[in-house]
Amino acid sequence: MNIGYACLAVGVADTQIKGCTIRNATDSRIAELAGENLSAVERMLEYNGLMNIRLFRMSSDIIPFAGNPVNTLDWSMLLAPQLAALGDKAKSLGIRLSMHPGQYTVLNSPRGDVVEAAIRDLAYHTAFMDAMGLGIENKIILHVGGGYGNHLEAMERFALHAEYLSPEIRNRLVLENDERIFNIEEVLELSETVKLPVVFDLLHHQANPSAPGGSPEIWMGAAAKTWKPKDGPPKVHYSQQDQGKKKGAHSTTISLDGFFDFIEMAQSYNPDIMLEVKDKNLSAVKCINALAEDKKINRLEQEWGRYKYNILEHAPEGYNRIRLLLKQKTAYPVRDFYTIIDGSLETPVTAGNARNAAEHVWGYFKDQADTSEKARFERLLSGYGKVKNAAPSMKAFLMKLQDKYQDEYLKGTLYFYLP
DNA sequence: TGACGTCAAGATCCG
DNA sequence: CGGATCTTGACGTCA
Repeated sequence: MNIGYACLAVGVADTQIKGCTIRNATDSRIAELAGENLSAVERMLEYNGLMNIRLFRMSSDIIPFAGNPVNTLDWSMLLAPQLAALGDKAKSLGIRLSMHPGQYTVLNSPRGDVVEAAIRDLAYHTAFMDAMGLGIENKIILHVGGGYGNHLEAMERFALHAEYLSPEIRNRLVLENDERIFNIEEVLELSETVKLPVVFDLLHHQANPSAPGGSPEIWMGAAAKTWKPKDGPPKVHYSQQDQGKKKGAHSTTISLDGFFDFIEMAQSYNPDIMLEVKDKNLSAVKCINALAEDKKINRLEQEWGRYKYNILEHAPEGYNRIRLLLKQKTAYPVRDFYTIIDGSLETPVTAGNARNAAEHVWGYFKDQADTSEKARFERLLSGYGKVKNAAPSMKAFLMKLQDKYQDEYLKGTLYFYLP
């Protein structure tokens, strides 16, 4: 049961996927960006390997405007060595990869131009994974598309258009229930016709349920059965509702209470679990630690090193509670640990706490900083409670100092990355 | 015609 | 000039 996250790694240096607008999308600019993006993905894979994250969804934007006619670059040829090396890295680290074209790739459209664009887009995703040399258990997840006022016809059109896809594309393709149009029951029905596996997305199911009679367990089991041995272990998407936002909006982080309930339900199918959550890799690490078989406090101590200055900034009392919690070296209080972390991060930052945390972090640099840096720090410090963006400005400044001085104890801290 | 989702790019403003 | 803040982009469907 691998647990993974999608597209971007929070708090991992130099992993941003860069793009450009269509009017700047010359082949040379695209080649430049694609090369940088492949390096960014490489760093994400290395991070995943270090953190024991064995499931990862790659961004669709690694090759800018791939599948769009403005991109005439022969990227798979040009970048072949880099792509192959990236695939080898994923394999050697045991990371299962996937890709997920967005809501604008619509294979079942009645419009010919839209279908052609969708096929080009799927061909890009397939060519990308093929160039990496990935086996077909590394999947491309796709929604069914539009409803057009008649779901049955829309599903038939999907099946018809799926016939036009190359075997290479079909081998990787997986269907997913969506939060507005096609529910899990319909997707499973379509899966029988088109012979494609199905990802069950629990939050989508809750937002867009099928007719009464099935439970999430039953649908998850039915979806799991659509996966053949060549497809690898079944995959599910798990996310939690952001309580403050509209239905279907992903939460900031995964709460372990809900996650444990989900695991109880899912474990008999032994699926790979893709988390869809705003804090991305951070929740993946949390969930992996929650299920870890070697329950060593060291896992939590490492996490503490990453979060401590954020906690100090949000809730100094949480800081003290965790220090007490981690004193018991033989225990593994993973649930309490993350409950305090999550609760503290939800606590609004006060000017005084932000100032205090900034002074702690400054402590790592104050002996090396030059006079202008010292002056800058003092000026930013005096802004707390007066200037509107005092806290983010200070963080940006301290992050630059970290770039320059590379303090060992601050390496990997989330202080610079979380608000 | 705007909302939807997504988040960096690009544009503009400010000191 | 650098930094902060606002707006746009790119896609297709649906209300």
